Amino acid sequence: MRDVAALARVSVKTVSRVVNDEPGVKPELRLRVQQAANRLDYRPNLTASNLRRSSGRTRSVGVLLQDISNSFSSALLRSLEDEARERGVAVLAASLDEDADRERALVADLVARRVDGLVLMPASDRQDYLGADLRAGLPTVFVDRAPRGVEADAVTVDNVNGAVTATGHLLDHGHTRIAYLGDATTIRTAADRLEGYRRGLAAAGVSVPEELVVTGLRTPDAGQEAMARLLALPNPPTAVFAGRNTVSIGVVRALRQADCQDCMAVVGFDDFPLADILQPALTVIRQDVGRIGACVGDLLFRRLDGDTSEPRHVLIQPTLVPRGSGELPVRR
Amino acid sequence: MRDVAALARVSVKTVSRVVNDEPGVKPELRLRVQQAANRLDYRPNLTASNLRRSSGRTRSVGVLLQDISNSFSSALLRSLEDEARERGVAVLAASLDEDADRERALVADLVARRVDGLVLMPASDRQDYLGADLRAGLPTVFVDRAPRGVEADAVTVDNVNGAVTATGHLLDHGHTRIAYLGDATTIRTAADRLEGYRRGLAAAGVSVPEELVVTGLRTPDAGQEAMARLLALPNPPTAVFAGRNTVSIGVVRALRQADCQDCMAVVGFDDFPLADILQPALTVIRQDVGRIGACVGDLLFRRLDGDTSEPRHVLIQPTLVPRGSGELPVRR
DNA sequence: TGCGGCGCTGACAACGTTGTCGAGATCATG
DNA sequence: CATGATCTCGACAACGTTGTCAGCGCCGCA
Repeated sequence: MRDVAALARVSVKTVSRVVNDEPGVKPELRLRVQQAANRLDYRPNLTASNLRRSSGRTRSVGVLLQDISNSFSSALLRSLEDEARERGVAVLAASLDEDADRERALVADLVARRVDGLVLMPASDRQDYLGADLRAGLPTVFVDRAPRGVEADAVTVDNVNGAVTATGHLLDHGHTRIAYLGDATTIRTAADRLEGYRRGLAAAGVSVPEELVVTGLRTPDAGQEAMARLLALPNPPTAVFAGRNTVSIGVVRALRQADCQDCMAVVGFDDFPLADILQPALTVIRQDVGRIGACVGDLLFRRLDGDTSEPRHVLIQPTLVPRGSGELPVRR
Repeated sequence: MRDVAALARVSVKTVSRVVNDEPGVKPELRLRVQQAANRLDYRPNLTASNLRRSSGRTRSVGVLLQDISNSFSSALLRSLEDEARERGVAVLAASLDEDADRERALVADLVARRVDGLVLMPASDRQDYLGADLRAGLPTVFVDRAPRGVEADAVTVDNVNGAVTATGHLLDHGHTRIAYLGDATTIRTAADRLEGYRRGLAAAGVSVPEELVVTGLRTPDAGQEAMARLLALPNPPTAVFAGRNTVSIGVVRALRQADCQDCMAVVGFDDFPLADILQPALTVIRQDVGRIGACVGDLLFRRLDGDTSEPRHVLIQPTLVPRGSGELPVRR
């Protein structure tokens, strides 16, 4: 900027005025400055600008999700990115992989980078460590999992209810030996889905077949293996409730390998691309990602615009999307 | 920082030394400073730090892909993010949606934010606008599409060859009426795939059935509609080469709707999750995302570490993954 | 002609941090 | 005890930018 000022024979302040399109500069000078800036390939330094500017805003937000390559997370990220771009806000994104230490480290990094806001799908049990930053006014929206130990905006899905619906749907089609395959119960959403499964069975007076409950599954491979083991039981289930999209995929693979797609009813939690063109098409409990993303963006940017009202908690009801796999009858 | 210094009764410089773990501070003072920092919830300001630091590094990189929610882009982003995190580098991500203006605007923004490096899947025809920044030493790696008008590192896939392979595979199974469904030919990769399709047919002495060539398809819906139209022709194709993953999905949907999965051979460009459990499983030309990501990361971080050698261009050969849909015989 | 006001410009300080350098204290050595 | 080396610490400037304010010239008006 100094060089530009020198070349245009003006002060740095005038250059600043020109690059920021501020009024009060003679057209002739403005032109001279622009030409000088062009000649020198001048590039404004936003970080310095942010430092000096009164607002202290960096026009950037941090988004911490579990796994950016998962279809749910990437759709969410995309939806936030679109809202951010409209407002000229950049998005810093990272994956947590259910690692609480990584979560703390990344949050600290984002805070040090002075992001204007934070979207967090927490991996940690409690987020007390965020207390000071929240009190200091860091706009933060929790997504998919509610905050614990601190108060903040949140957009979550009614996992218990969704799982009750899924289980009830299978019960309605005559199944009683219903397996549950899901992630580790240390993860709140997974625990809630398992809870919903238990409640659904209990409501129908069916006792939980504990040998058909498998947790700790994260990847398609783990889901596939678990499903294969269930198929090999002397008295296998007639239906499966898969607790998350990656597990559903593993289940479908295992059934296909055993040539058993039509002998086992399946309902999955989480919709995903192509679930509708599997054969049979997969019945799922859908969390409307678009709506979740819109809610999160809305809450976040409202805070950025200065809203300091009480933290809000939006609970989104997932919906059953019957496609075929969940409507299969009991077969032996 | 001033406040911490005051509370600990030391100079700001000493606080700086403590928070940066620099040697030469008495343990007693160090402790006092740490306690003061804790009491005041002090958070270092990385942007100010970057500004002052000699290196001028922001420890951040920009990643501009076409659509972060597409499985190919999100897998790529994830792989880059992992490499970046290992090095304590943050990732700024955004989607271009084939919009050249947006590309220029976002690049300008990232440059203003002083990212240390850039990964770009360009939407624009030429990237001359990047010349000044490249000359100024901005490490930049092009991915999926080679740079035009400037010289820079690039990791691309041999699209022509992949398409020749796909077409040849269908020819080998007896097909001659092979349709091509792909994206707009203004997109280089799409043009290359169409070119490969033409060459594959020519090599076998088969003339191109122009009425079966459809371009300008971007979404699954567009692909589905185009496929449906082809099915309604008096003399429909017996095989389809789908030029990208979203189009493949549309094609499969249309075939399924017409209950024609087994009467039409399909090869898709791009692998995607679940392609293997469709029925029939989808034969694809696979671009190894993991390898692409690793190459890009390798090139980028080597530049960040000071490598100033000539720009390198890595050409990755895609591979045919036969799964069933591409091996179907001619049926009428 | 004098004066207030407005349009334009630049000097200066400040944002939060770190590199440089020098001052004082402490220590080992002869 | 003197000397020099080392260790610890702080004052100051600087990174690239913008907010503040003052100054200059010019215009219109009484």
